[in-house]
Amino acid sequence: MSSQGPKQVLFAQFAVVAKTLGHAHRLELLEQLAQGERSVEVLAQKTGLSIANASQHLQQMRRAGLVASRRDGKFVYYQLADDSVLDVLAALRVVAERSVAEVEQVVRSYFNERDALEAVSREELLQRSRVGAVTVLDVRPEDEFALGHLPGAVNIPLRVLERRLAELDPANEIVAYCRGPYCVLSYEAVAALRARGFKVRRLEDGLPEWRAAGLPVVSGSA
Amino acid sequence: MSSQGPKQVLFAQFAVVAKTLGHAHRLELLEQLAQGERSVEVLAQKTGLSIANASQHLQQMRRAGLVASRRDGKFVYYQLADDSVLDVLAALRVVAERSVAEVEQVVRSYFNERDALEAVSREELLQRSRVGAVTVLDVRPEDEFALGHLPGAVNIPLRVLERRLAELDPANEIVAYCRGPYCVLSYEAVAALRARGFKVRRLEDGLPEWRAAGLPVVSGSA
DNA sequence: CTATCATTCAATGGAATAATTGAATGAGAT
DNA sequence: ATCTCATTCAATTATTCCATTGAATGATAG
Repeated sequence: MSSQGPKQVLFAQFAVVAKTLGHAHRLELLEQLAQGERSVEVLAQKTGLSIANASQHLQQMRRAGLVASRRDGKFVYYQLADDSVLDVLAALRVVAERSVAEVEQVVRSYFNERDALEAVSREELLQRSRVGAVTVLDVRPEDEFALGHLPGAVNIPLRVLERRLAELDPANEIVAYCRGPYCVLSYEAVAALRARGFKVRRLEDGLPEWRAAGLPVVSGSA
Repeated sequence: MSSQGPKQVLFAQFAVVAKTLGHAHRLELLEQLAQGERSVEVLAQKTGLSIANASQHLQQMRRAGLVASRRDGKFVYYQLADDSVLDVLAALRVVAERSVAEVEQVVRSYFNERDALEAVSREELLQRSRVGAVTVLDVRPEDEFALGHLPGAVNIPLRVLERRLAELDPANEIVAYCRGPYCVLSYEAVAALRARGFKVRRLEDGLPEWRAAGLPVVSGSA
């Protein structure tokens, strides 16, 4: 067991990290953590896991070095250990997209392919927002918005979007975003708003990628 | 099981890919495949696995879309499905390096830290080889060399290096490379050649990364 | 057509992992 | 100090995964 070469030891370590990524619940937890720091309770609630189960998955990821935890009062807050975790998730996504036919099917059937293609790049959004002719719309829940959002973004969670259409200027083009490339919220927001006659597109990816690109993020509620 | 949202389905697919990466033997097989196409028998022999075991791991990776197979006569040849597989492996390495302390320890204790730091970049090697003042030394076994190597490279496998020192020009600087960032061969070659008074450095990474960077690769034995 | 060889399949036992339950810890609040 | 609450630990069961064995394909060679 222990008389292996250095290569075996390294591969074993890499395997631990990969294996830890190899569970849907943990990937979902990581997607949540990509939004920002979260307590165990919130994570469990957002992912639909039991507290104990979420706790154990989180600890396993901590052991693998994917996340870090911090205690504040009676809450324990978890966060991604490093930006490189986002990178490996992105790389994983690419492999799965290119190689697993089923993924593409799912994406095409659940999401509108055109919307994906017409997504606004971060660079384009930056340019346009300098001119001021764009409404940046964050359709995530309030708590995620409060933890961090794009500068100047308006927060109208998808659930209440229909009721708060009056807050949006129909003359301005809208760019909607949410958690990441596979977050359903912004897709549905685009569909809903287009049905009402708004001119609206999706931002490519979501907040975590924006932050990882080194672009400014504002925290606190508006 | 089936009444899940699209997100769960996607995460489940990603998890399959990650889980497939989560085993040391499969990572070792992938490192071999990164060198080029290989038959099951050769892969089993190079990794020290039984034929049946190697076959099953390979099939699992094929199901996950990580590798592709092709039959030629009585042999079945496997290869990486896509360059993106190399990307995800690289990302995995970064995460493991940054987060798992043990990895760094292993790297530092088995390899010479200075050699890692003094590695020659691909760009630098290209520049220097245009001037012609560099001997490019491939220390992998003959069969791997035959499958693909750097243009103008000399192949002296590490095992026979001591016996074939005469083939190297002591006046020229030598740049040694092998399979990848954690391949021991080039580290040992550097150590051995320095002890003999040669001026020698390692190439960063190895052949797969060279190929992935879009740089030219020659196949066939010299 | 039979023999041979590389690979795959099928089945086994053994090990690791996942989710649930209920109890234990550790920090604030009363 | 005692109580409350968020989190973790410990123990259990069900499930999945791993490596080995020997038999079954599928292709070439004689």
